[in-house]
Amino acid sequence: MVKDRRSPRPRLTDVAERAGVSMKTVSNVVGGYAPVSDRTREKVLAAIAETGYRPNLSARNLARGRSGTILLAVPRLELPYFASLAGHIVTAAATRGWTVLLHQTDGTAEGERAVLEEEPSQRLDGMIVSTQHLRAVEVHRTDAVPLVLLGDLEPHGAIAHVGIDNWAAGRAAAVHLAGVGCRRVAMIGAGIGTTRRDRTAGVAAGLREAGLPVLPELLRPIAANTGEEGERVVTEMLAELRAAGAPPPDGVFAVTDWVAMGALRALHRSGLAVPADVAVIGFDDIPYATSSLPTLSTIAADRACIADHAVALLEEQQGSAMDSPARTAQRFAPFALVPRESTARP
Amino acid sequence: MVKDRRSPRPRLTDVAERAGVSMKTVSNVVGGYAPVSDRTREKVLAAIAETGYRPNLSARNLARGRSGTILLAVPRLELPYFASLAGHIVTAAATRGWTVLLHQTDGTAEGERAVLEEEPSQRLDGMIVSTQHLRAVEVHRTDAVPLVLLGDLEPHGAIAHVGIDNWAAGRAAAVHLAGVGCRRVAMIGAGIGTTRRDRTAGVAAGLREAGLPVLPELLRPIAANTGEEGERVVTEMLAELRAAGAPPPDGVFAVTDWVAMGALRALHRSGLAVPADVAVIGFDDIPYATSSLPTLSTIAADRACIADHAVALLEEQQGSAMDSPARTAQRFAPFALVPRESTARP
DNA sequence: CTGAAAGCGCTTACAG
DNA sequence: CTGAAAGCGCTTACAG
Repeated sequence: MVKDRRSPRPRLTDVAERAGVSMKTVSNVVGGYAPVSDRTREKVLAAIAETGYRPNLSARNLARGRSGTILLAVPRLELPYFASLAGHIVTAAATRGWTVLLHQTDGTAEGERAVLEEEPSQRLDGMIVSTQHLRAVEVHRTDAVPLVLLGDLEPHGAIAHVGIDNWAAGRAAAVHLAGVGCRRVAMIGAGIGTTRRDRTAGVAAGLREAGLPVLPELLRPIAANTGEEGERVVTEMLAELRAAGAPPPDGVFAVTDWVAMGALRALHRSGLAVPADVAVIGFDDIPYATSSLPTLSTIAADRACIADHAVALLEEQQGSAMDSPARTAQRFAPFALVPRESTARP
Repeated sequence: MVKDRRSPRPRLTDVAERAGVSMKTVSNVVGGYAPVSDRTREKVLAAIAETGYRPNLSARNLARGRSGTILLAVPRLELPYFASLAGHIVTAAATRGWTVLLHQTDGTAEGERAVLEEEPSQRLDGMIVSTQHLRAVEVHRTDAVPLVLLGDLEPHGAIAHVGIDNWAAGRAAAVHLAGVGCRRVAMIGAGIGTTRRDRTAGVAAGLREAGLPVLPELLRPIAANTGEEGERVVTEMLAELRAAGAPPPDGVFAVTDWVAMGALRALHRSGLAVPADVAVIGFDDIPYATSSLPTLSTIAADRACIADHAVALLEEQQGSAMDSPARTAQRFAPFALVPRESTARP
């Protein structure tokens, strides 16, 4: 199809003229705003095809009084879990005519606070914010912009929130470790002990359920969920246990696959074999979980489902009163435990 | 600051009224379109601060005849290299008032072709497309939408392109491997042997320069740049060499860190120690390169620089004729070789 | 350096 | 189910 570069883009008027109907009717067909007779619809669709018309979203948004963009804040896009989530959110948002403005909080409490409290540089139809540090009770709504929180939050009912049931996922991981024979399970990760219903709390519950102890010396909070930190803390833990004459753990739960990769390094350097001596399970199912040595057992959240829920909740909040149920809804997405080499025992 | 939720958002008119000037003047201050006297500017800025005014981008874009959005196509957002690049591009685009529409090609030739040839669903001020399969000569411009290609392209001068000098980077990797004593270097990766100035061609040149042979049996193209493929192909190569009574390589160049991680697995399973028996170097410097066993030496591209160049080229192409130099400019960003454990020898 | 006014391309009461 | 017209909030010649 050859196009004349100098001819201006076709507008709604051009389509209307060609189809012999009013702009309003074309608008109704394109936007699905009101029912149109089949005959008219066909004429309009033909005219759209002939002219190659595509709507001008700026004009549409201006007329409808919305910005057409939502903001998505994640710790770092470089982390595959969040990148993947972002991809799904972009897709879900596009379905509703939204463009996603990406924002990175750098995974710090200040970064999270900033995006929630500072004035955005442009108008937004809504915000999806993935928090790691900020507790939901600390989030104060500064205005009426629709907001959905993602992540590991305590259910408190004041702000819309979507995530997986981290507690249940942690519990499943613990049951899996117990099932492959672990008796001394260590937990490594940021946020350990801070919330009541998070993944590490679930692990503890799962261990108790399996009749295993939750040993304080094996609970290791870390400063950041990175591989380096995971390696450092596990190395430290092994040294302390050795010094105390205590045996090493025979199972490790890491809050994140990246942390688990660091744990793998630390265990290897201490001469412990995975999974023979120590079984290791991570969380997130990043692409690299299948390329580590050994491959990593992990918990995989249904990220597409999380994305759909989040964007849907934003849509339900559009124009709704501050006390609408969509403002405070809590939605859960499913997860799956993916067993791989790091917990494979005969 | 308490805000009345029911009061409508302040507009340019409101600011103008408050400052006692015309809309045009406020517009000039906000957009920097024309010089304004210091005294007037101050009055306007004060009024903006008092009203909490923020521009409506839909209205601005409509008036200026642009869409305010550019499209960025990457193979998969889950790959940290591209996620990081996307983050930088979002930042660079925001500086120029652009919102980035994210698109994933899935890393396939069809996906790349589709985004370049199909009609976008909305109007775009430009496109940045990261290609892996499509050769630049195959890219046919279907319309006047500004376009910048990213990736490993042959310089041909017909379409704007930004990337690092992959050939030089490959050469640097080869020189590094030679420097740590490698004599039999294998190359693993998709696209091997397809282009003349790409990273693997650079590796070959670097090896020759160091007086080392480029051994055909050590050149291994793979179907996709993934860890699984890297592991499969290296395993296969080692088996073939063994069967032929040939020694294994003592150095491996992988086109991607992820492929290198797969190579690490294959080497380990074949009983070869890294770096003692085989030195391994990857490409991209993904965050996990510091968490693999051993940590991965790699080539790090200056992604912020790539992003800046790409967005700047798009801006230069705005409204310019099809024969403007920005339509065909080639720009290079710097890179660095990052030595880690996988090539560390005493 | 500043003003008054037209226009960007849509949507949406309102009237039929 | 369809039309004619106002309006969304900006920018930009044009005139001063």
